[in-house]
Amino acid sequence: MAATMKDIAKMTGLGLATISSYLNGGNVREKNRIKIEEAIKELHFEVNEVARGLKTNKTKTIGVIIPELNMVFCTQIITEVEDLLRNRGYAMIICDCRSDEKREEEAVDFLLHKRVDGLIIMPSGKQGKHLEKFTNAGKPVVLIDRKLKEVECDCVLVDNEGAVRDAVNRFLVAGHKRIGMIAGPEEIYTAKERYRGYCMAMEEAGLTVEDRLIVRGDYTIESGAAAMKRLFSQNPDMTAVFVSNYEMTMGAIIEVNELGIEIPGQLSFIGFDNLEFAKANIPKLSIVTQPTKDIASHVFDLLLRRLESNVGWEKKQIVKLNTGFVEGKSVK
Amino acid sequence: MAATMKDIAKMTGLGLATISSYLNGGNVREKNRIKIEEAIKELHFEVNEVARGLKTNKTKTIGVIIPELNMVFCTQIITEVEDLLRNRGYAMIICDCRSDEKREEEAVDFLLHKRVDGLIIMPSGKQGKHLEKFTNAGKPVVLIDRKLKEVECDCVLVDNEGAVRDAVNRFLVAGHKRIGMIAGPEEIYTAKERYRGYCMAMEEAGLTVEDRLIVRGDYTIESGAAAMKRLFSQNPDMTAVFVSNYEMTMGAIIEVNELGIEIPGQLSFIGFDNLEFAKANIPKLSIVTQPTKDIASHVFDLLLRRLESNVGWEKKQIVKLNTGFVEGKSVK
DNA sequence: TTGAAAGCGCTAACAT
DNA sequence: ATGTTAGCGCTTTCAA
Repeated sequence: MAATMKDIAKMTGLGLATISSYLNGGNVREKNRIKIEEAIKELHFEVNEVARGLKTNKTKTIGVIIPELNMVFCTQIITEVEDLLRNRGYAMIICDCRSDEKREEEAVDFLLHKRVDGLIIMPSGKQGKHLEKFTNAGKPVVLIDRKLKEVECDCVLVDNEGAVRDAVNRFLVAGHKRIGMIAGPEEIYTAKERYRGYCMAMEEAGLTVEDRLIVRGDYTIESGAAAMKRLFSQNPDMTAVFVSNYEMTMGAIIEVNELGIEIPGQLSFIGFDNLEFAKANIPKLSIVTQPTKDIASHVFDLLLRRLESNVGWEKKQIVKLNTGFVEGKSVK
Repeated sequence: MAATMKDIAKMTGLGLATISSYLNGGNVREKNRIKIEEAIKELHFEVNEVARGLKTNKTKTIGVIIPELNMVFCTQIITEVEDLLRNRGYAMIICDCRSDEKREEEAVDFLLHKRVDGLIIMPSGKQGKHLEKFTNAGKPVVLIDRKLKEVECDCVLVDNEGAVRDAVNRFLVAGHKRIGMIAGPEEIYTAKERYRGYCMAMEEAGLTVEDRLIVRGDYTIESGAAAMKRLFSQNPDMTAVFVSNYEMTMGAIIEVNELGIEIPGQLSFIGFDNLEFAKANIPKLSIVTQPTKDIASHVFDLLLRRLESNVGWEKKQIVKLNTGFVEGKSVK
């Protein structure tokens, strides 16, 4: 059986409060400090976080809800966040909600039930009503990547609009006019922003945005392939295509491969995320990249601030980060 | 403030024990059952798992330690396991140890400290001594993918040897003789097995295994690229290469791209894992695939069995699953 | 079947 | 600075 504070108290002849005080960084007489430390070592004592949690109403555990653990963008962020949190003694409970709003709600309830201290979420739907259960309980929520209108909480975004506007501009500068786009689901924040970036670039160049050149996928590989197929067949005159997330980029490339399209001779191509994949392709793909490490560290900072400083009342913050661009050989 | 059992007791006029009994599936008089259920609904009562955990010494939480959250093979398994666990009310705390043995040990201590009920681990080192802390505490451990000698616990593996033997055989049947291999780190179980598979196939064909045809990587993309480079430069006569995990497959392809090698004309190629990547490549790659879903469900079954049936004493089980093979156009 | 009461291991208020 | 004590919300004897 594991040793408890009581055992330490008995062994040192001190009171419980002294031990507790020692454990929580309080002042203890030098002599006693040594005695306590010896006892702790001898008995292999370790604070029982469960008992402490019952008393303090804190579990030192953070819930994380993401659309898919299988999306590279998600795991890249999660890995970093996990590292940061664990260094601070926080455990991370992950819930993969398979891009499903209903599952997302279930996850929220589950995490609330597990009494996590805070929530990090990349929302799957456009609705954020269920997140109020957290904020109402006084527990901080940090949104990643996707903003939600109704919810007032900290949030870390990237400049999606600017990223795509810039990418499409590169096509325009290279002389392209009929530029296709594989966009994401209408209801998702990033998809809306990226679509807007496309429109801005086109309009600034004096071109009209044509519906036939836009096909929506749902951010999965399969949908990327399907979108590429459709785009290609309904636009024989299209000379360039922009794909707006990694999974669909991969899907589009699979389809390009399937159709025997030659990049960039026949079609210029700009994708999204995952530098490695871009490099593995022949020819190397030009892509928009996202600062996943930066995102993670901002998420962590925002969350910890709410958790460990007294800033619950402070105005919610929105952090917006810049994307990058890596030039390949896929644009002519 | 959240309602407690006491509130329910007060509201219904019943004793605490009755409420507890009801909550834990005990027998309660019909009349009282209804009263309790009404009170629960009215007060939005929810059991406090932390308090329950203190009493029962169970947290309904499972620790998961993996080498890299960024390895597709890992996340594919984790996603499934998470789903299964959560359906059963278990939370999953993930620790990414960056393929580092030291970090792995820290993670073990961390999870023990968090008092998880069990552990799922894909070990990064060859040593498993630190896992005894778990088994000694009577907490079940399930190993994924990599066996450890000193540790006695359930484990789910795939037939690595057979998989590679079969893959190399395909090269042999196609007439190849000088077949390169990008192997994994010597100390890792799967790497050893896969290497052995290579050797078996070669020897069965009456060929000798030549050192110059084997280069080891560490299962990362970069090491895959470096290994490919070395393999190619030191073996001008090599006609085929087998790569033994996904990340190195991607790395090797990046380098193939860099060097301008033509597959399969100049070099035949068989990779590992990630069907999507294999399909996105030109030409489509032939690959060995692993049954990640099956692995996950076996892991779950083994763990839950130890957790919820009284089988702590039962002999440890080893499950070995078969791999698959998907034919592409990368072998000539 | 139900109730009363003890206690899981800790923190925090209060007293010394 | 340290000890005493009362809970945190639950489960679990033991009696009734």
